[in-house]
Amino acid sequence: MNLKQFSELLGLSPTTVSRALGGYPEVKEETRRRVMQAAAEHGYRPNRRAASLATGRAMAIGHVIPTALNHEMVNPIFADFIAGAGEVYAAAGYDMLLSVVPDGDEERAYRQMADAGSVDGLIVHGPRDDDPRIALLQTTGLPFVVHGRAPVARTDYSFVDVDNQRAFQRATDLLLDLGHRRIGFLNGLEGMDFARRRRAGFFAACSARGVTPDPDLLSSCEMTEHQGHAGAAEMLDAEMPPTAFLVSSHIMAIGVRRAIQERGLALGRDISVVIHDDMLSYLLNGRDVPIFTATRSSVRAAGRRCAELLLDLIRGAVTDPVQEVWECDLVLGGSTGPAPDSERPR
Amino acid sequence: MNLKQFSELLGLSPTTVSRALGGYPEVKEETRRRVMQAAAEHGYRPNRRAASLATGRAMAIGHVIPTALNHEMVNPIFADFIAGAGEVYAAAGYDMLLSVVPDGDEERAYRQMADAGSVDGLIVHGPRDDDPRIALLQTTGLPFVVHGRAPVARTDYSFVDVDNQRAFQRATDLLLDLGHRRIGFLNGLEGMDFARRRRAGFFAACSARGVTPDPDLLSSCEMTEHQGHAGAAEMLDAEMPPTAFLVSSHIMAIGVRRAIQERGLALGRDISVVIHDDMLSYLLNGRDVPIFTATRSSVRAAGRRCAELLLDLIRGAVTDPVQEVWECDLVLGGSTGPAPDSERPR
DNA sequence: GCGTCTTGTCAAAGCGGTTTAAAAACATTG
DNA sequence: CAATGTTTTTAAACCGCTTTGACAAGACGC
Repeated sequence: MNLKQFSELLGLSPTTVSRALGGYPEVKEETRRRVMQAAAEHGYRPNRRAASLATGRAMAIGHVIPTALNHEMVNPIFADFIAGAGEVYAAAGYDMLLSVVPDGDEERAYRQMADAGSVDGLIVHGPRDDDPRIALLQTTGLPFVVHGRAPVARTDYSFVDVDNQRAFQRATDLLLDLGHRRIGFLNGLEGMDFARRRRAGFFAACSARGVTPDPDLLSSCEMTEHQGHAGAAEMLDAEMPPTAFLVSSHIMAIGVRRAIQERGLALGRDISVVIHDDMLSYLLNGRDVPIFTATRSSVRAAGRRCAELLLDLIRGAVTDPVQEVWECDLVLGGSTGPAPDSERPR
Repeated sequence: MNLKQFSELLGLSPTTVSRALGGYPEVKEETRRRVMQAAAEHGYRPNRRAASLATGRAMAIGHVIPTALNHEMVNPIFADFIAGAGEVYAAAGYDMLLSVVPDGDEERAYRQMADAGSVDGLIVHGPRDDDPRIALLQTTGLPFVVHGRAPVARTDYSFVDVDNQRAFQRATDLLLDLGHRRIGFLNGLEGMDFARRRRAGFFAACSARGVTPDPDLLSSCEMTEHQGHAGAAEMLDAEMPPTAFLVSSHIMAIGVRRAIQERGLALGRDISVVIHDDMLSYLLNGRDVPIFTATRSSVRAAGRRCAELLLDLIRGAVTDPVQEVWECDLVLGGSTGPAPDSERPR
């Protein structure tokens, strides 16, 4: 059923019907009610493509989801991020257009969405060192919001990020306070901006205490359970094993715990672990007392906020770039304790 | 840049340019080359909305992702399913339209996509008992494919599902063979079709051996780590604890393992566990030897297949409904062993 | 009763493509 | 060289909606 047929059915002109449904004031209340009711009854809904062609607004937001190069991994945080963003889009009548592309091939996907005019705005996920996407999008003029940020401080784009450096600095401080000196750091992939910042936080905390991190205790890899296990196992089996781990993701930490327990060690007593917790819906870090001591920030909330910001940008409600850096909570759980077999400072 | 401007630039009519780009035979090879090259140079790409208005094809597929009612959980398998489907769409030039809606509110989302003509086809996720969506979609005439299936056997729609009943029957058989008689079953939410079938498989295996399942050892809940832990903990702390668990998801099993280890029990010796493994990319169940004994089927492959099937349906390459039931692998891992303290049969 | 203002409705012109039907250009044949 | 056939290009209609500007109908003041 199209507008013409529907309006004939009502004995009104297409114009009036369109306006009635669009909520314009030029139409009598009674007419509007009549139209609304008939639309509900007959299941009439303006054709989305035609409407957006006429208005010039696509009423859709693009997300480009990279799948990691080698292992075809999909970052599990996307599900929650997208759920958060999706709530906001739905409330505002926007659609979400998803494009799943091999890692590194995102540029083409962005350009395509931009050139074909299929979206009104874009979200950039997982910015990397020297990421070309931000510059690219700036040339298109399409509004966008970055989840995370580029390494170089620039003020000409909007982003929502957590303060990764500070979070990991505090986490490291906590472990140092507990007397740990050999800390294994299982970070995300080299080249990801968040991984760089977390690493910087770790090093800053160490050097503030005069502790030199052992390069053998640093590892960067994809944040899977498998990699967490492999990384922790290798470090634990080394000659000088760590007494604590700093782990960049909850999923990874599950592998770390597995490695610890395989070796008959006790989490939180023999080995301490601090994780970063994105608060994924299916992986609640304990309901009352957290299982893992963690730096914590909801990725779902970040999704919501990115979406809000982007819609503001599109509506022109905001013109200057907005840059938000969220502080993480540092929550204490059962996975941390004083370093064993070590003279504690003092 | 629109078609008119672009064709003027080339000194050709819009028709010729459109045809050259569309790959129609009515245009000289040389002309086509010239057009193609100019398009690449100037970044011209036909406006998606206009093209699909003219052709009547939306060139997009709709997915409706429910977030579970209470906990706002997003099923983690979606990320992988969508990655699989996304590959196929991308290769065929289709977009993916995602709609995240509260559980139970999906009907409206489907109807909206159908009425507004924003998609050419739909994927139905997570069918439930007495799910109204299938009937609804049949009235719209829009092609769709169900991931999973409805409880009632009908031949008038397409689906891709794993043989949940058989998989869980075999898994139960294995545990029974190992001498386990008290098996705790942590299943997905009551009302989900897959949970019903898995339950049926469990009961079938039990009754074939004359074993009566203890109702206290049956639990249905959302498949989170937390629920897996809570469910297992409760059963393990009961007067008559189980010697084995059958667990409907890997994530859940991680909570189960935590509960087992908290109690000083050894996985695979004191307590056996069989899981269903969707082969999520970030949760590989062991690289060589599986950690968990599991019924296994790739949800990503299912995503790919559903997408292929749907595109075939849309293209008219297939007219009759296609119904695929995939057999699961039953892979042996380190989480199962003979039942302790029990006279084994024979 | 007539001109002026609102108010509610309508006809028609886009939006940016695709596609049908017709024209122009070129090649082939008697 | 005219007649015919074939290839290439084009003009124009259409897809379904929004929206501008015009128009009729009723309300109001004088």
